[in-house]
Amino acid sequence: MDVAKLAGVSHQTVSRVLNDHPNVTEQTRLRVRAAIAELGYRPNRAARALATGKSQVIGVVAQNSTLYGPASTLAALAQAATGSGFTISVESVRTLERAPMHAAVSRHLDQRVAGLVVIAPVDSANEVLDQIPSDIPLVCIDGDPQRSTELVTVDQEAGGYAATRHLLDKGHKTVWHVSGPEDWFDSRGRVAGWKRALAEAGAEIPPVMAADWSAAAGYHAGQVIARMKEITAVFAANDHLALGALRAFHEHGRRVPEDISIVGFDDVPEAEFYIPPLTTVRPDFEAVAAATLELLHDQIVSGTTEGQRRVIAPTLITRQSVSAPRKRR
Amino acid sequence: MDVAKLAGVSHQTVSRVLNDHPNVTEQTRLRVRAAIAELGYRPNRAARALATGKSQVIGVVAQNSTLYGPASTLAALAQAATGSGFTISVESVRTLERAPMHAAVSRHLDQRVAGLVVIAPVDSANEVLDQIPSDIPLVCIDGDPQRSTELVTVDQEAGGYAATRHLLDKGHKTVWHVSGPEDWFDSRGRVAGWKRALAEAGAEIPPVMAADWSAAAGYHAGQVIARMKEITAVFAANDHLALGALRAFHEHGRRVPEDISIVGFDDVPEAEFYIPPLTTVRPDFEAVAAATLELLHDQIVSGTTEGQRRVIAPTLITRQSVSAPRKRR
DNA sequence: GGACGCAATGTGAACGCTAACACTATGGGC
DNA sequence: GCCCATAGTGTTAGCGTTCACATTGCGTCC
Repeated sequence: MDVAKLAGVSHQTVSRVLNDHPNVTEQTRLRVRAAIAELGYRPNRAARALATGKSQVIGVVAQNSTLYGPASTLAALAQAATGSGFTISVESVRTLERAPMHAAVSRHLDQRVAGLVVIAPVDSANEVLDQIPSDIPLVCIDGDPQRSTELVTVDQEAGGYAATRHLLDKGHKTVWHVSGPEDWFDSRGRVAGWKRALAEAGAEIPPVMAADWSAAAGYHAGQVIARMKEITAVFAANDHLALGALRAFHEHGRRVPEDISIVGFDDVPEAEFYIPPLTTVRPDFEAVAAATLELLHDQIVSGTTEGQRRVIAPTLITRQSVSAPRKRR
Repeated sequence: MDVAKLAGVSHQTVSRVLNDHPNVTEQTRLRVRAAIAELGYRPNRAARALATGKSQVIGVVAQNSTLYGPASTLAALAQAATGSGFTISVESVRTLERAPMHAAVSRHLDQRVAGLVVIAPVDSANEVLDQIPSDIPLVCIDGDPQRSTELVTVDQEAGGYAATRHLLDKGHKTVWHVSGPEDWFDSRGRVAGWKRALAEAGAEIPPVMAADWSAAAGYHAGQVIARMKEITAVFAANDHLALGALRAFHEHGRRVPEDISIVGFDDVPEAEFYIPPLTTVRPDFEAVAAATLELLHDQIVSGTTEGQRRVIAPTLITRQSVSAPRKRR
């Protein structure tokens, strides 16, 4: 109202200028802009949200974790949002079970968020997606590739394939795999890629060594592997598992890469400084975030769900933890 | 209105029930609760924010980074907020310079956040604090210890002291330090603690080896240190620096801890699986987050700034990267 | 027994914005 | 010269809450 008075127009005209409506003379537009600047006026988002029923906020549901993948995704999302005029509101859940996930989604809906991003890397988290009203723009990150929801994900399968293929190409007879938790889609995708590469090459498919994402699990798996002298190549489902394995190998006197080669996944910033520098697969989290926001934006603008999905290809980063196997005897 | 009609009361009474006002009969309270449940009514936060001028949202300004410290703080904050009925809204800045920080703060104020948390680990970020209107609850994390703002921080100085003292206690003549960036308060605090421990013990104070937080920088510093055979103990300003140094030592054939001892800072989850397992200082990010929210909550409730500060003591975690120095000759 | 205080509830307005419609010029077609 | 379409602007109402004040009913005190 103050701005309107100063500019000598009605409040509605001010609103039109604010929202870039077409039917405003350039002259009045400038007058209003000047008044806005003079008064240092800033629109009240809450009032706008009340009037329109939508805010400029994107709700994110993510697990509270310092796992590199999820944390990086979240950071990239926040950065991308800032650029696009949206604000990220995070509801953090302690576990990915249905109840807490559902509660987090509800809290977001109470805030009348413009859109929702759910990072749902496991089955239980994925199920809540069904319960979300379909009139709200929704994008799922790292969800079930089988689902029809709008989905953005790193191409885990391609990553697993590339890692395994790289080892096979170096001449290894087969490749063992230390996997992430079985209920993670990420794990399963990486396993699938690994299997495909082995099958394609006609290599023997060893049993999967199931672990979680921790260095401790990698260490334990590494101790087992170190004792099996016939193993010359390992694909670890992430860098921290690889780190743990690296230490186990070290303690057992198995040199990397001379005696055994290993490839990780994630390319954490310090992977280059493991002993030895780790060959790994680098997902592009910025691309994931950008694609997510783009899909969300399309839905917000068009108001429709298009069932689109984006799969972001990762890159193999070769360093010194891989070499050709030694000729035996 | 619907709830009020169903319960046979006025909308205002519904509001009172929602806000736990004292002057409502237990009987009406139950009736309203029942109506709420039956209709599946959920309050509209935007309307509430408009009416009260405050939302239940806490704005966080943080740098977009995957550095372990800031990322962990953010995660802990999100978790703590969820428990206390607040929502965390994150504005991510690419750099900690004044302009972007200021813009991020402004965006938060537009949203009428109930309180503001600024993670301001460097000078430039700290300066924007002065420009924030004093009527909004504000807590600064990792800010300038000299300032009077409400501040929560890890006791960097104590951590640096503990790390250094631990090495001296083992019998090392002195301790070298690979520090973080000079403009970070964290770095300066750790340096100060290191110096105090040395001074107290009457040990020689070597020049600070300035680096950033990266493993690469640690590696470079490590190469220099490895060549100086008289160095037997190093305190690295974080675990990733230590990791880089560890590799440099390895490449130069300097064994850890036999030839040289090293202590890190942060206790990243995988530090236990470095080669060798790293002795380090563990900050308590959950405690930081909890203290931050508590301070913020006090301000929101009381409406006053009390100039309080909380300094969270870190813990020394001893592992195998430290031992007594070898007797020379 | 009447005045008073307080607990419980209701009423109307306000928060700052946008949606929907109403109005006023202006210009073009016949 | 009249009508109509349209661009530009104004007016009114409503979004869902809370606030400030008004009202009612009941118990207490002298």
